[in-house]
Amino acid sequence: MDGHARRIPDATVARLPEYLRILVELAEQRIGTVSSERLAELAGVNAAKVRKDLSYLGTYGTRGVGYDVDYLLFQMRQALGVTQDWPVVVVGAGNLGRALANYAGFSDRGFPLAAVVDVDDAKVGTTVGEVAVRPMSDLAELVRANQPVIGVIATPGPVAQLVADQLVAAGVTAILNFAPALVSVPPNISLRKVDLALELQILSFYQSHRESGSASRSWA
Amino acid sequence: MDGHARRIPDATVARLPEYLRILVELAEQRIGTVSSERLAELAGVNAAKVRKDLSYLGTYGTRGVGYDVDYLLFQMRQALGVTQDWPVVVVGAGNLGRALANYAGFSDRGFPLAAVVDVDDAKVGTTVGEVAVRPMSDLAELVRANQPVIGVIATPGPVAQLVADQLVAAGVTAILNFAPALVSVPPNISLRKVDLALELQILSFYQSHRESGSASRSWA
DNA sequence: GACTGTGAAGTAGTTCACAGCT
DNA sequence: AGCTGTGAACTACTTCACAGTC
Repeated sequence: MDGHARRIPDATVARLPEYLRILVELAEQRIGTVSSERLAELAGVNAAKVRKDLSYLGTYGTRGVGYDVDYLLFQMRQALGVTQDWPVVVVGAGNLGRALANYAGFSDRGFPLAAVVDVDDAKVGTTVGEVAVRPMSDLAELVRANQPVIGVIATPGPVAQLVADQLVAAGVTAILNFAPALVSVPPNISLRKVDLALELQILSFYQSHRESGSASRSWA
Repeated sequence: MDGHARRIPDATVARLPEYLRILVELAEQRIGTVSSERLAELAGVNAAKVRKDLSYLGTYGTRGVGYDVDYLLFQMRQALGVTQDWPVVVVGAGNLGRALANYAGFSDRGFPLAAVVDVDDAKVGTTVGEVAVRPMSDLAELVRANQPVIGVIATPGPVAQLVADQLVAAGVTAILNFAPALVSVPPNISLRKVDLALELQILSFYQSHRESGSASRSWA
């Protein structure tokens, strides 16, 4: 609420969840303080980048000492907006949709599965990861009941735009698209894409061109 | 083989698979020629970027006309190294591993599933997406038999580094890591990471901060 | 002495704008 | 006239290096 209103670069935002994951681990190990050097090592980046990234959130370190793990963890959660859970609605109960619905890594990290919906009547009613598959017509109701919701598109590419439109119409403001297709949404709806085959193709490129140096991006 | 030896920026490499997907669609629709403008629209970027990206691959366009779809498609496949299939070995037969193994989008786009391996004897022998789960001890043999192979890590975070080491020892030179953990590999091994929860957290950030403008990165 | 926070310098990526070919 | 290919200008991001604080 009081937060620094400094604009945070996209590149920094993309790294914050990684820092969050590390801070959670450090806190579990009862480590009270961490230096930018150590955080950098754990995140696979350099210390200057860590300090600059964290400085966008505020002045949370102590010179000569480092960062208090619990305090930084709190601030990081605050910055990321993950102080409360964000329920997830998965659209598409095919292989990918069922997998995502079953994937414990979501609920564990604050994104509990609220529902799975599918257009296919044959799939409606079957159970997937603790919940029953519901028809698309229930979407608006499900979103209303769980707001704020993140919509996950796990359908074939050709219907992805249609599904995105329905999600937006139902009141979803954040969408993660796993379908291999371009989806466009109104501004102020947040959208990210994960395309698994695309990642493999990028690997293929670097393998095909690995003569010299920069084949592997050392992060990850 | 003859290819331009111009160094291709990482940002460009990351967009090439998207262009590839679009070119495949255009070719299926029997569209013979495409302009940078049209390609840009389909990829959700601007035309200058498309032209610059394609210019790194070579001079494949015709001024006043545009790009020949089939020819550009051929060159794009060449550049990405996806003229032959790349078999994939999935490590981890949990929810995520099984999902990835079943995901048709892989085989469809030139990454057939070669094998699934797991440490858990209870899972070994069960069938997942056309193949039987094999023990970790078979890894080296499986890799040898299918070279070149892409290794996919679909295990819990804490064992990801161990698995990566085993993949590298087995002769895998490209790894896609789905485990929420930092993995490091020797240089000249290509490594990419996909962390599903991390993507949701990035969405959470932009939702929490959506007052003005750039909440959604319009790509995707 | 140790470590953060940050201007300044350096590097990578994007967009402009137009010359050059068809 | 239409559309590519690309230097040049611009913007974003990273890294350096050091003043400031504990």
